[in-house]
Amino acid sequence: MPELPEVEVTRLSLQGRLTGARIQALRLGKPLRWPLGVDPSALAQRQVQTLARRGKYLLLHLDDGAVLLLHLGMSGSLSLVQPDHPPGPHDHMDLLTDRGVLRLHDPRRFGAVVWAASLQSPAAAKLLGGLGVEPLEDSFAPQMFHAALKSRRSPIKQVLLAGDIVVGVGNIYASEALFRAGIRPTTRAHTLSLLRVTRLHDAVRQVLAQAVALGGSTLRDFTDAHGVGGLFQAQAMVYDRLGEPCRICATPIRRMVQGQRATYFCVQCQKR
DNA sequence: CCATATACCTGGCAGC
DNA sequence: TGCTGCCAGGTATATG
Repeated sequence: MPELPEVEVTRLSLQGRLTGARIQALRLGKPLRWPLGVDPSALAQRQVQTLARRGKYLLLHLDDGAVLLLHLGMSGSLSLVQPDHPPGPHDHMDLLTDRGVLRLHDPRRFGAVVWAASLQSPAAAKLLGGLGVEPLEDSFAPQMFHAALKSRRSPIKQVLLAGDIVVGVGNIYASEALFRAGIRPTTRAHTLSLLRVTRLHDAVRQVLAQAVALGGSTLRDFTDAHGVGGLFQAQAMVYDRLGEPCRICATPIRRMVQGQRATYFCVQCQKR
């Protein structure tokens, strides 16, 4: 489900309620991707100072300098629920606070809830250390993007997904950005000219910003913390549109597999 | 260092 | 209806 836009929409929907909230308890259900890394009682009485995002991670900064890192994996979503609302079989974390309960719903359990003593601690560095730059910040620039792509011989789609140059672009928005830039997903990253990389840079920023503005993509069940779904999927040019006419040239959209993931593209609009 | 495959886990859906 | 196989928004890890 969640790429950068969905995580950011979730963050925005939570920050008013969670900022300043006092944690009462943390309750975990079935195992997620990694263990919490600390006794849950260590979180009791801590206050949430800020709610930040790094790539697809949500970061709850606590008043003792510790950080609670949340990742939604493929099927995770967060919601605010009443304290008397019992968890279902796929609800694997409840963060009880004086401002309500933050609940993680994650059927596939690829998500994670990890405690780190600080952002510089080994636990945090292990998860965040290898991440690329934030696509919507100024640190993401055409020149550096082009330079970074020079050392990569893989197809550009897979380099975007890898997240070690620029974060936040997942399977939906990779196809969408490449369409908008007019670049064939199979093109080897290092062969792209500065001009074409600049177009891709702009396309990545625009598609992610548009998706955030539309509340993300709701393909099956994504909603923000208040249960509101996203609208981006209705604007998708290629993703999940196999056989449907290209919105620009009417050529049927094609699907292929790259690195075990589906890629959608238009052979006419993305010639190379 | 880089590139690719694999593993994790569950539910929904198409096809028989 | 029930079974089987395939597909799904991510990413650390192993292997070459």
